[in-house]
Amino acid sequence: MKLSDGQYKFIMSWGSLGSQWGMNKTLAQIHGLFLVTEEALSTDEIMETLKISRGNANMNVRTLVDWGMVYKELVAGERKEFFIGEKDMWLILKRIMKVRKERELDPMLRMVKDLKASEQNQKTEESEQFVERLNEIEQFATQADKTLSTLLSSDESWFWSTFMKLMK
Amino acid sequence: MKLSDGQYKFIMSWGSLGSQWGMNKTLAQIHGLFLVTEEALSTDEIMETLKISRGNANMNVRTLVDWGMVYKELVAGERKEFFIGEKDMWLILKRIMKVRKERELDPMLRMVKDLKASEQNQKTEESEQFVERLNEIEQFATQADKTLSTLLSSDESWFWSTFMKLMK
DNA sequence: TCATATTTTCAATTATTTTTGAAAATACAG
DNA sequence: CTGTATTTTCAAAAATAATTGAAAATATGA
Repeated sequence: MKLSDGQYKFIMSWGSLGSQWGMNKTLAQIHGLFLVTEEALSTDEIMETLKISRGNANMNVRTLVDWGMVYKELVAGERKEFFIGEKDMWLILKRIMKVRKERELDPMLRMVKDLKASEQNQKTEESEQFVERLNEIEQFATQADKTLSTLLSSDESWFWSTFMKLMK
Repeated sequence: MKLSDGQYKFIMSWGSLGSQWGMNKTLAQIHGLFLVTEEALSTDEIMETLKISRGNANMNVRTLVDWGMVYKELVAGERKEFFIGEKDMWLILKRIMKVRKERELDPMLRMVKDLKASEQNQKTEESEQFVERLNEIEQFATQADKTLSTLLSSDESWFWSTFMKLMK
């Protein structure tokens, strides 16, 4: 895969931004590469283009496939696997938000619920105050969860226009 | 600061969740501590309660103050500084989103704009296709930026109720 | 089936981030 | 101003996370 200077710069920047978003650098670089590449790429091309090891390329491409941001693509007459990147930014955003919700919000909600359950019994004043705080957090997280779920199943134009109305 | 088992468990969980959200563990633990504590705390109390060093406590409390999730509080007759945690979850969410927008979205938008500017000159076919991709990304990020800005300046009950109504 | 191409795994290495703790800087009371 | 309490800084150490590369596993064509 031959890249122009601009493309190369884009991928490197996407990579360092990625670190700010809880992805590792290579994951974000590979994603950047797929964003600016029209054709399907093999693991070897990824390794070569980004100068990374086979293990690294394999693991991170697999993660991107798991997240639904890159797809496996069959290339006739080729034994190797090829991959092609999702280009629709709305879909990419939704996939990222899904992953984040699963690892940031869902476990938090589970934790608060569990803790509340085991705290409910105790009837000391301190405990009641604590349960009160847990309730507020739970209620809030539940509301956020619902909102995110809606967002994750919504389509782009609907979402933006809803927000436009909200803004007025 | 004496904590109940439940509170302690909450703080430890909040800490390990925090790692999943791009905060360091201590930052999230301190925040958890402030969430479940009504009274103002000094750096010494934080150090002692969480068993962390002075430097660590100081740096992370300062970060929380910068983010607007914890406030400095003056205690009469005390020379040390005391801090008290913001309890309003909506405000906390907005503050977190502001930080994230600043480090995740804003630099991305800046990068894409810069790159587009330096790419505009070249008129090869490849370059045009690349600029086309940059345009899509820019347009999307700009929309996301506007939406987030609206959210960051909106009021809680209004936000949830309007959003829920719209989603029916 | 066998030989080989391809992918996956994972222990060891390397890089990055966080934490410590003591020294330096600052703030304050007398 | 002086001495002490308090906060801040930051180099070194510790902890955590990412990456490599080669061996193992798997898939494929003949």
